[in-house]
Amino acid sequence: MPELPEVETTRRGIAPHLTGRTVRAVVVRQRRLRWPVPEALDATLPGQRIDRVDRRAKYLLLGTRAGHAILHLGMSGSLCLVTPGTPPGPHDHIDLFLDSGSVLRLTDPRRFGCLLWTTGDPMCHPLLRGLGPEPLSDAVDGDYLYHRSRGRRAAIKPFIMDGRIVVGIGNIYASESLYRSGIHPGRAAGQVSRGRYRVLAAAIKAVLEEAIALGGTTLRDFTGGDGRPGYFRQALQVYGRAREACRRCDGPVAQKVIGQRATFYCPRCQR
DNA sequence: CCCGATTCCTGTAGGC
DNA sequence: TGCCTACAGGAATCGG
Repeated sequence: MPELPEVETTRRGIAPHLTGRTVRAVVVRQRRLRWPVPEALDATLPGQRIDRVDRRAKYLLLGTRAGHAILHLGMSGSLCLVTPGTPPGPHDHIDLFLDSGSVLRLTDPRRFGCLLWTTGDPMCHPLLRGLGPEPLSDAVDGDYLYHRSRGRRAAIKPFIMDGRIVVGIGNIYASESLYRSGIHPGRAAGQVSRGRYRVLAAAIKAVLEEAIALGGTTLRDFTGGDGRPGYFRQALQVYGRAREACRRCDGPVAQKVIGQRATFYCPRCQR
């Protein structure tokens, strides 16, 4: 599932192939994604040059003079570059034909992703407005998380997965960063000390940076746009390791639903 | 405001 | 072996 490291890996994979290229044609085979693909997209994008490829949270932004394409990979989406004439599979929903002769193809079996079009400041778009700070920015530190968590009785895991608090942390990296911090994922967010939030903030940054460096986590078929899988899976300490041995204390890794999501942790190492 | 439940979708895992 | 069902999950939205 694409979280911040996978989206950033995708961005780095496709940006060199898109930046400065002009879109020649857009083919939409399936308009029904998380939200309908607007017809303004295929009406406006052809003829536009992609000036930049940016990431905000888990969104990719393709910037042109006329506006921005806003792309989200949902949980099963991926992008790849193919040659024209490559027959589309059943889940290959959208093709962007580029003047380079290459085709950017969006694949998304579960269709939780989206591709939207917006004019004006993309950060003011309803989906982007109100998002919390980037976890790798200086805005996110122990003090910030501590202050935002005061008075909250919900568990710390859904707290750090809340995009209004901090963006980009999904189910995998939430479990991993809490494990590294020694914090029990079910602990009430408002009852965690400032010192422990400092440890957690550092752990979040470290986990995300390591995952980006390894090209993300490939659980099933994620590839970074260049067809290569991510190699962070082998670095996972608890995610997907229920009943296996904790690498620190050798006790069994636990799995429990917290915040409506499967959560992995070590009951002995995380308090 | 805060928080939990619900919703979209389909491949896959697990049970029988 | 094969069929069928339950489950997984990002994040918006709704209900309490």
